[in-house]
Amino acid sequence: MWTVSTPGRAHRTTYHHGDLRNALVEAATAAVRAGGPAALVVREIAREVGVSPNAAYRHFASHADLLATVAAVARRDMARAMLERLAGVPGGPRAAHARLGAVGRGYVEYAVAEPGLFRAAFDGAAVAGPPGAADPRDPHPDPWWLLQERLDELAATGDLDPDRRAVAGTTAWAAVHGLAVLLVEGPLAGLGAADREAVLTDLLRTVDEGLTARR
Amino acid sequence: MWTVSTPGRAHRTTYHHGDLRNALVEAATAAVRAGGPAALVVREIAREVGVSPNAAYRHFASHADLLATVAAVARRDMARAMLERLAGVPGGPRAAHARLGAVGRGYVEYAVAEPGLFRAAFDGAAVAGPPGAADPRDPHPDPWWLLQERLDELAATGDLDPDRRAVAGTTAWAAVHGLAVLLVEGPLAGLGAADREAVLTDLLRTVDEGLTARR
DNA sequence: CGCCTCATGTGAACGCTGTCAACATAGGGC
DNA sequence: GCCCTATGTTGACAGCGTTCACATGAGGCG
Repeated sequence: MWTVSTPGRAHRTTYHHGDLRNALVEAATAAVRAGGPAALVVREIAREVGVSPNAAYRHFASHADLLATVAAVARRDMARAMLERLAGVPGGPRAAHARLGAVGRGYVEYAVAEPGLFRAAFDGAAVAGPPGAADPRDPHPDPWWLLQERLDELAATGDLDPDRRAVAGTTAWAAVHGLAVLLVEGPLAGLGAADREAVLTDLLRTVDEGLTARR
Repeated sequence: MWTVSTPGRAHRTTYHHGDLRNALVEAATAAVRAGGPAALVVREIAREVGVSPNAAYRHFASHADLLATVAAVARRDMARAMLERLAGVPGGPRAAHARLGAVGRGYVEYAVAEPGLFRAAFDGAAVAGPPGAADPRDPHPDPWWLLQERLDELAATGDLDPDRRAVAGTTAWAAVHGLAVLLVEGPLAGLGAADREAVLTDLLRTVDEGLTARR
């Protein structure tokens, strides 16, 4: 039924596609991965999938809707990458600090590795945030949630003041997110790998020591 | 010569405007202030100023060029707000920590007060960053530079390890910038003033303690 | 087996955008 | 007082998101 002639271009023999929604999301994700949120143009995606521009509107209410879907995909992908990092660190209370670092590192390194998707993931209001807070057993874990779990661990070991626990989640997230943003689309975009590593290490250390400091 | 009929709409009696560039920047800044970078549409700005769309192209190479100009204005405005905060804190080595906090607070609070301008200020590559580093005596001080000066002070008092000084600037900036971004366009956008204050206080404390911790 | 419904796709169109090329105007230096 | 040139205008083009009316055909029902 479906064959790809030109790479990225498709033509079809049937009137109905059969899996248009998925195909659109896939093509849109590829576009965003390559060029960021601004690179997502509905007509272009439809062209690539080999369908008329309006066909997309049978599956997505608008350009923003499609972009929001890509953002959700990106957040899942990011969480997956973070989970991989986390798997490399042992469990148990002794390694709680190391796990916090791993999650933070995963966050920033994903942003650097996939700048387009990262920018889409936290774009506009299409973001599921802390207000509602996700279900911990969500089959699609959220980057934010992965971070909060680490802080819960730290609070459980007594290294993080419980009174500070609530607000600490935001503090840690802000630090890591800020570095990611500056590295991806901000003035730090030109940094070399070595400098990036130095900065990331220092930031993770600062957050860890700052959050668990006793004076 | 120039009269404003409808607010924001202008008509003129002379063929030449006389101060078009400034008028365009002003109108564009107002648009961005109200609706963020996406709200800047060249034709609309020209309409508001009472001029044909293409007249703008005599003063700006492109839409991106005009937006970059607005971004520069926004960064200056932000630095101005930060300087005001800074003026409220005494000089001298004793208050170096307080001055760092004041600058960080000014950064975040400006972002919250002027979300549209803040988003434009750090949009894309139109940003003068640390690589080149601005002249300290720049008549238009940069938010980044104001932060770096505080860290220099802290290093001078001995509270900040000199070996750490270089990278600490980025760490501190990342933390503050990250919180600003999350509050302005991220998932923390819905936070109330009290929660915002609590989070900001904790973040500033974390950065200060984390950067100057001795273990 | 055949029909009919309705989800899914198409075509043409609207208004908007950024941008270009050719032309109009008039202010300031000789 | 005249012309040069910076500045502003008109008209056009391609591409965008989105809508409306129509086409197609896969799947449920008799």
